[in-house]
Amino acid sequence: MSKVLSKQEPKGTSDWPPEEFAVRKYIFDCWRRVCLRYGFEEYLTPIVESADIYRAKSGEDVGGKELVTFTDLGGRELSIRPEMTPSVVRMVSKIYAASPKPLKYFSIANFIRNEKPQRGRNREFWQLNCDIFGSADEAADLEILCLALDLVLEFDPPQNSFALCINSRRLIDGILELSGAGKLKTEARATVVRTLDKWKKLPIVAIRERLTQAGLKQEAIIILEQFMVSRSLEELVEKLPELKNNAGFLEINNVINALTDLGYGELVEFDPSVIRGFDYYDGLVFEAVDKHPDIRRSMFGGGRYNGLAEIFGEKNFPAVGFAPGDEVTKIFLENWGLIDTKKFGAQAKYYLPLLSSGLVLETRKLAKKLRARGLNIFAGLEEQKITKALDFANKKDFNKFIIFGDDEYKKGIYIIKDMKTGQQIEELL
RNA sequence: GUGCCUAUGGUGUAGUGGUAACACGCCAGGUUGUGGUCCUGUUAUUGUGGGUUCGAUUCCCACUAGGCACCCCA
Repeated sequence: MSKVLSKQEPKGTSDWPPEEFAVRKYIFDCWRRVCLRYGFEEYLTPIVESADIYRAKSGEDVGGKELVTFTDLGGRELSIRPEMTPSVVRMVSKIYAASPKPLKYFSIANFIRNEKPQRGRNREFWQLNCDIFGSADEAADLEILCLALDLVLEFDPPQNSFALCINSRRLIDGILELSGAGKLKTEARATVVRTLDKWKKLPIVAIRERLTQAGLKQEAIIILEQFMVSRSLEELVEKLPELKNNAGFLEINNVINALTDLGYGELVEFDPSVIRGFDYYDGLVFEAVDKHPDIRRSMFGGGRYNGLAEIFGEKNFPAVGFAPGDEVTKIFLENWGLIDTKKFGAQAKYYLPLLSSGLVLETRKLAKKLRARGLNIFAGLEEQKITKALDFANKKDFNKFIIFGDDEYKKGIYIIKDMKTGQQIEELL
């Protein structure tokens, strides 16, 4: 015998047999429905790209050691996409000049990152990417935030199960200036930003140590701390009134007021610790947080990235977007008991068993006729006693059962039986 | 890259230094055209390799695989 192969999926990937696929399909369907409702248009890009486009901006990990690359027949180095943003920006760069603005685009696609898999994270994952190109207006930020909120609300989450935490890179810049950290060299400044990003994860002592190492004085650190512990914009201006005319501050203020007017007030909050790891963000940044007490994890995040198109040699164009992933969304749904199989398959499923071996062809003909009416017909392949057939129909959750055996054939009829009520209706062949 | 945990039929779990038990599932039958119940039968040399031992599924080591946390991120 030849070597027995493993039936295990490659590490970090998952099979989705029908039962599991139904959950993903439910998530994808909700995503697609809400995006279309917002007038967003669906697009897709190739699963591979030149490796360079990730090395340029995706950072050390995503664009480096986590990148899965290979060489094509022409010796070009290609990567399986680890994220959508470079691809969509590349695509939009080609069509931007000739397109009516703004562009509102979304896609649902899979990605590969060579990571160590764990809960909520796989090497292969799917995510929804939503972006608006061509508007630097606050209205675009607002639209993206509403979309992000409605995408979560579409799953009917209970009150207080999630929140959208909002911040602005321009406010971060403001506080860096105020504290004097803005004068640091680019590298030290980046260290400061990265340290602030870790605010909730690291103990305060470690934070202070890192900031000191980056070259900050005691007074500067105190200012940063005052900023980071602010729980609301009101609290922030009270402590640091110098920020009240900062562009980022005003931007957050406007956006939160607008969202409150729109009825999302309970769901949004200012959070100074939301910074986001990607360097290309340069305005609004936000993060949706699962508020489940056991988890309290970030579900997805996004923000404004007006400066990214330059890597394709284009004039920059304004862009704002975000991307929720399938796994984290599924975990959110599980946490709050929102996975209801009743929501999944709406269309009635019919089982048409082969009750007599003499009716192979006739049964196919009947199936063809019913399918032409748009019915969902699972036709039996081998002769089955009616008892067995009913048993099968029960196990597979069919809604309707079609009785078509020798007796019916002779009479020129077939019978549709409702599996729930047991009611039977005769119909002419 | 770092740390920790786990490995027994298809699935989920017991158990023991003397060749494995239970539940569910699957398939077949009881039941030769009307189901979801019930009953019976079938379904495993305990991840791989080595060591200790008269004897290992059990104890030890290595490997492999999987999971969890950190890092990073979705």
